[in-house]
Amino acid sequence: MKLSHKLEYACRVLAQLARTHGQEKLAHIDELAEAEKIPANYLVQILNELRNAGLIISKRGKQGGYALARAPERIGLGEIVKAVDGDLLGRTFDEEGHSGERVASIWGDIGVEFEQKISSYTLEDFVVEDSSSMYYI
Amino acid sequence: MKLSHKLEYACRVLAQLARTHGQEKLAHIDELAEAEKIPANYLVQILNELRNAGLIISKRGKQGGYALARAPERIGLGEIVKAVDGDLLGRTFDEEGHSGERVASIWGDIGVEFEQKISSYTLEDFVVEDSSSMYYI
DNA sequence: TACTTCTTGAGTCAAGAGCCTAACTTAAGT
DNA sequence: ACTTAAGTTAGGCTCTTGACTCAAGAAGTA
Repeated sequence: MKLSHKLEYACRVLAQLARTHGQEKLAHIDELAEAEKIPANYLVQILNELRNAGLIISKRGKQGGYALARAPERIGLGEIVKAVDGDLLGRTFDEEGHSGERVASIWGDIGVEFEQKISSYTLEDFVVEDSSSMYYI
Repeated sequence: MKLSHKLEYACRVLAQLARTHGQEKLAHIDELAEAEKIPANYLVQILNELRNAGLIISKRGKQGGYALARAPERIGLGEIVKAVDGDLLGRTFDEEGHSGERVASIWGDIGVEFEQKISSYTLEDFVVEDSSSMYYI
């Protein structure tokens, strides 16, 4: 029941990408790793999963890099969790034993409620503005 | 972000104990393991943690066994999770990198909300009545 | 072609989950 | 006191997963 590093890293790197969203320039892995203090070689995998989930886009070769696929306010936290950690509270409960069915049912409800709650947050909420762009929007 | 077997087993075995709550007779490990299809050797550890958390009581020797420490409606789901899986969504986020602080703060909020939500369920909700006691209360 | 940057797949290492074994302690009943 | 039926405790074992690390490859740009 604890949150993974991967999820934390994903949130941080997406927040960083959100900050520069709208600009032409693409962000490089090394820049992102440096800005958010994430091991670069690990970040590669995370970015890959985020791309496969359709949350970010990438371009390779010189001038390559990463950018958000959509505006920050259109990326729900639920999508992020799902992209890097699989289904929210996901679990195929056995439904065995005398109470299996009931227990599974209640946890199923909790999972649904949790997913709703979590999707009320978007990437926009994670963006921390720095002084230079504070009045930029 | 997925639920552990241990948590599921804990919910099931507590639900089973809740069903017989109020009776004199204590439940044995073997009976509980059989009723809820839980590996007996693993169940021992779980019951131990539940006892240390003060959710159940035990008595040893002949006529020994387990029983709830309190009425089912006074045992919150949050307590159960905390007893077997540590803190809810617990995580000491590094707060490193450009967005570390903000990300940690938001996930902290989510953790609090989740804990509240989860504690609105009690063990009573897990009890599945069998036909013989259906009109008993 | 040369250089840069992402892409992909494999490998390592430690920690934790899930489960088992066995020796030990307590209490009831005789 | 002895026996027997329980729970208690400590340890170990295997397998999976998390968190990284590394290196060769592919694709775009100049």
